[in-house]
Amino acid sequence: MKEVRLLAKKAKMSDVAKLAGVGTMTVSRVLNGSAPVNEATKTRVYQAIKKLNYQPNPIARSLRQAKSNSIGIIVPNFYDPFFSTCAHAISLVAKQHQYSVSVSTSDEDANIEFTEANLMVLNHVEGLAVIPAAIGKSCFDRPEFHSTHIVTLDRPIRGHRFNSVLVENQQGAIEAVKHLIDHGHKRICCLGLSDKLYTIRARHEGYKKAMLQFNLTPDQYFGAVTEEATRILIQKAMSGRKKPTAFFVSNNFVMRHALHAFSKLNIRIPDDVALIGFDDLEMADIFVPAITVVRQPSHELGRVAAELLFARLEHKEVSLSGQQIVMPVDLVIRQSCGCNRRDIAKPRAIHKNSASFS
Amino acid sequence: MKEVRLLAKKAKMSDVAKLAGVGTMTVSRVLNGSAPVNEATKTRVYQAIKKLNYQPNPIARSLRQAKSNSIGIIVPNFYDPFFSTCAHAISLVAKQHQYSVSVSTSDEDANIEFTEANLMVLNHVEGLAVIPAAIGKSCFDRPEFHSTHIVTLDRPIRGHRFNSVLVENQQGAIEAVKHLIDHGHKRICCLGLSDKLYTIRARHEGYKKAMLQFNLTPDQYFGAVTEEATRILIQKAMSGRKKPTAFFVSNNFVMRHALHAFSKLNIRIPDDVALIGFDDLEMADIFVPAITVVRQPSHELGRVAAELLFARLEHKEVSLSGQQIVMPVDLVIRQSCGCNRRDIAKPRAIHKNSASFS
DNA sequence: TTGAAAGCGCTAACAT
DNA sequence: ATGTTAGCGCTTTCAA
Repeated sequence: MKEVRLLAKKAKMSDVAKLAGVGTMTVSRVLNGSAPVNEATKTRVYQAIKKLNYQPNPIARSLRQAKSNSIGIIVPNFYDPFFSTCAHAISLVAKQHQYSVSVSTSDEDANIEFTEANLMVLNHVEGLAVIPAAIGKSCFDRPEFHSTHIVTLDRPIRGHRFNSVLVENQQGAIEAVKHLIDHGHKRICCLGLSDKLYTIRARHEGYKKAMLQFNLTPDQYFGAVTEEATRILIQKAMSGRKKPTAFFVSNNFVMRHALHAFSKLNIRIPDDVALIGFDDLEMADIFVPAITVVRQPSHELGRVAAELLFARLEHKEVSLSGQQIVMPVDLVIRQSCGCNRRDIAKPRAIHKNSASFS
Repeated sequence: MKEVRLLAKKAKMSDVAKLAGVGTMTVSRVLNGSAPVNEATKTRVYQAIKKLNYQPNPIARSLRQAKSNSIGIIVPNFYDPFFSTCAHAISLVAKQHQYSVSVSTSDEDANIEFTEANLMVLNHVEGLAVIPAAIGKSCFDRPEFHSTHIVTLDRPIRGHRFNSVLVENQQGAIEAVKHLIDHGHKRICCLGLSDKLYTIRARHEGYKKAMLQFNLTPDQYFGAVTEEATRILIQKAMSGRKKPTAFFVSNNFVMRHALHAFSKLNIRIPDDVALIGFDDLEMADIFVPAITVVRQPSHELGRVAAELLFARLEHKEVSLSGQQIVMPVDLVIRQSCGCNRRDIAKPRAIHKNSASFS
């Protein structure tokens, strides 16, 4: 009953060298193209590699070269489709460059972010693409990261060393609010997660700017962190003497809470209040009513950030540091803002009732 | 203008040893607790570590020990919230065990899966938690993985070496279909992604079993890979002489397509057809109508799989291999199946109309 | 309880 | 064009 395991031990470079009748350096050079090698020898080496099924040990290589052909990605979490889309886009670019990736989440906590980033650096990642954590302060200034290329996306961090790829948060918010104003709304309420978050703050600034430009009074709330908190905020807003007739919701997380809350509170959209969100939702278009949103180019954001990172890795153009690339957003007009009132459901409902009477 | 960078070189173990006036082995032993060390020396070592801000180099450690205190996670993608939830749950358990994680995606391609898993093994991960790719054959039997502990989740793979954590796919489908039958439906159509996918196949088998048990004719379609394909499948189903009065949609990906398609085709739910899906959707409860689904314990699935993996890593209990753990699912009854017809929107619509008449 | 030497698998630097 | 030597930073092994 004894299980015999003929576990052929993993071949190493010296095995290949022996079999090919060369020194290890020749094998190394064949593998890395780091110096010219005679065609005939090269062939022998490749044959030996194949025969032994040799795979270079990336750890030994990392240790010796103090680099690893890999980059690290840190995002707040995988839940938010915006983050996972960014992470995916970055991974794709990395694969194109033959780099491997190491993905981690910060849970929006700068301490965890530091721990994870540090671990990656200890593991010799050559660069880091980060969506900085919202809570606490990202500390990529620390000496641990002095020799690591870092690009942030979605949110910037202080420091002239870092490039950032952002979206037009403020402009997008302005467009959304203006659209609501065009619909005739004067009391527009703005609902947000936390005023500590860069993106949220920028969007709320856009909101305020647009309101003030039209001599309207801004009316904004932060702290919509849970569905309940959001519901309470909405109730508070709706119980004032001057009830809002429209809501601008500054990210998709809060939007999900808000939709739940509106549903529970029996507030109809867009009949009772009009609604526009920032960041698209997967099913926004088949929701009833379809949700009007400011769409961010999440995939592009990841792609551009990754390309920037590789540009820096390859050309060592650290000179361009501190730059910010800002990507455009666009308003996707659907129904929750009051446009396109086809109201499919209503006529049908009436039809159904009359049918049941017949 | 020259920027002086006083980049204090990273301290290594010998630096610590020198400062503490001991040999490197003592430092190593203090750090790893691999042998008793005099309390006083220990203190001196800790002081030196702190003073030099020493961090052990995990790469050197990996090279020497041929292990890395890390596990690998491979999921098909990050998009599907089911997968990202699993990945997150696994990461949590790993952190509790002080292990670091390496996450990667297979894009449902067994070749990519192999490449990524192989890379992880070369990087000395001690174990692998995998949702096996749907396309192609996962090849964890290969000698490369002979000394790696592997646990799969959501989908099993052949081989007595591997434990799997699965959900009650078939039973869940049976319950869903029976529920539709309880509503009086006789022509229930089943819509799925691919018959190559373990989970889908199991659910479709459940569907078939339930149908046959009640002497109903199964009517199932695969290939709902895009929204358009799904729409065409639905149209095909609905154009037959015996139009289905209900749909069972076997995963959340197809459900999203189906909802889009039903909306485009002006098919009302649950008036024209009733609908139940497998796997919950983020906004299923506020959708109009709210979607009835078979809910899977995705977080638990990840947690249990990870715990199984660590049990094997720690106790080396390879003896229990080949086991499958099956987790229960539950039917979350909302409205799309025909239950709970509160029809919030309708009375209001009537109210609104009558109001406008008054 | 502690230290010295050897070596994990690879490549940089210097030979030839 | 190729081989030799040394060493990346750590831990295993052996000796004290």
